[in-house]
Amino acid sequence: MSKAPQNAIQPTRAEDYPEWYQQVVKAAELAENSAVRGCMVIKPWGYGIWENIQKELDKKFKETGHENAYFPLFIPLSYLEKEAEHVDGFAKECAVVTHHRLEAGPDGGLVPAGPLDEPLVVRPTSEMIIGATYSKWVQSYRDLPILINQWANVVRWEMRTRLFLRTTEFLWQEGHTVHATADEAIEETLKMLDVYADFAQNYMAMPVIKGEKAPHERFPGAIDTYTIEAMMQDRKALQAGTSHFLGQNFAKAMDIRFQNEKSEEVHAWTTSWGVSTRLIGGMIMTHADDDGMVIPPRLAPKHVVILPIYRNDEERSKVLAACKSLQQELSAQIYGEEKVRVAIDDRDLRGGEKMWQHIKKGVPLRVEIGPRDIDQGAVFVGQRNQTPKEKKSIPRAQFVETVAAILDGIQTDLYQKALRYRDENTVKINSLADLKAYFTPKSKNEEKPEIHGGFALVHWADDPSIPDQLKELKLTHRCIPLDGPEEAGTCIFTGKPSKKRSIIAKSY
RNA sequence: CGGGGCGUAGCGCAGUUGGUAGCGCGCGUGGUUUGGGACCAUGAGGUCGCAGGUUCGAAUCCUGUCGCCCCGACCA
Repeated sequence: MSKAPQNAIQPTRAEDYPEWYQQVVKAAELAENSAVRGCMVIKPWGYGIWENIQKELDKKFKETGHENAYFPLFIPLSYLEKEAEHVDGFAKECAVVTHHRLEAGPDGGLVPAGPLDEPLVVRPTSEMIIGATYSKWVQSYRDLPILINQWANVVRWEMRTRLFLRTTEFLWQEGHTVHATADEAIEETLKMLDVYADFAQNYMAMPVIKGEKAPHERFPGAIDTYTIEAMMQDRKALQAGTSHFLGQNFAKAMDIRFQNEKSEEVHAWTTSWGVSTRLIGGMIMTHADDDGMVIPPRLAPKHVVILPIYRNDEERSKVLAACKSLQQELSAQIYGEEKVRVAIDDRDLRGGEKMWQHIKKGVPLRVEIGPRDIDQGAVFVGQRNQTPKEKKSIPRAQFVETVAAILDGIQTDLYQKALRYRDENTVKINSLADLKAYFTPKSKNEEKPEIHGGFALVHWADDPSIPDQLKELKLTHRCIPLDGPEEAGTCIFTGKPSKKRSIIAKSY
């Protein structure tokens, strides 16, 4: 009857993971490439997810005492020169504005004119421009702390890009705080890491490991960089968020000084922390399946889509009326402090096609209502965390009453599945030989060896020789888990003593 | 910046002994259908990336050029 394949996305994850990812983004209408290389157009459905991410995170930022503000897109070139490590880290990937006008060229086209005295850098991150501003705001310890976040876009001229995971321009939030003491700044750094971890786990249903980055992996200019690391379905690690203790490096570079209680003039201590639209990439690679996107209910732009089923105008008006009243009742329900978000899809398309579209987009609940259901006082419900055929009839009143619980069940199920997957693919490894074996593809699937390995917990001591050894295996040191148990051992690379196991993995 | 590949309809592609374009999907219309990604019919849609050259004649051969994709280098 149908010549459509069994699953909606081709190729499947097992066949070609990177291509599967691209196809999910496309099929779910999350984003697409634009005319500008490396820059994406975020489509309404994808942006809806981002808006929910913003809404929930913003709430948490406010609850932890932060305010939003906005700083300029352009940074004077000279600002970037002020922190040596920062320059090294970002200079290679900065877009630079050198002109402020266009004029007709000799061949008819437009050519840049009006060169700027000082070129402007399009922000790759805002430490410098915000630091320069803070230096004017801070004079006394009474001015501290400053706890500000901004929602913005930044530009980093990466060589290779992938939708959501690494784009030339991306959307993010960046928190920038100033404190009177190191302890206070460190506390802030870790507090925001906790906020991210909590958000990842409870909203994105994505288990993460909080950890500390090794010295050579730190944010340029940071004293300590903390990360949340998540495992994707190809068992690679994704750095999903970072929080940096910047010490006094940026305060010194940008001259953020104040007089303390003892009337001494001292430099302040700063932090910065951010998450980006990369989170959506992480969400896809954590939950999506061979039928497309799966959105955790807490962040879904729509929790429920109602699909009216009818054959003629008479049935249509009856069914639509039933759909609308159901929509109203569902919308009055509360799920996760928000009203349940319900859409009716009455587009003039075939029922099957509509259903598959919503499966591919990852809507948590699909409700079909036809004359038969109305007669029975029931609704026909499909859940995105189950197979497309696993649909069941539920008494209408019961569905309305339990919709929040059902959504919560999906949310929990997604988290549990992801957690199980990560745990199943995390192993303790005690020798370099075992590490190599673990990350060397077995004979099967050698052509496309994307899915193998996982998180390796190894003893590791920071040493300049290690990154090169890892590079041969295409591995990276991800982090030293904060919550990991103390355990004496020896580094599998250098034989030096180690107090804790680190995570080694392939990464995005 | 190195190595490889590709630019032909909205998308995916075919089209090599050179003879000025075709298929699938999608889209419009009409009809038959309808609890599952329909079927029949009928339409619309292309200066074959761009610029030169060879030729009576170029999507096809040659040169140049632009763009994109993949692998590497790079990636807070």
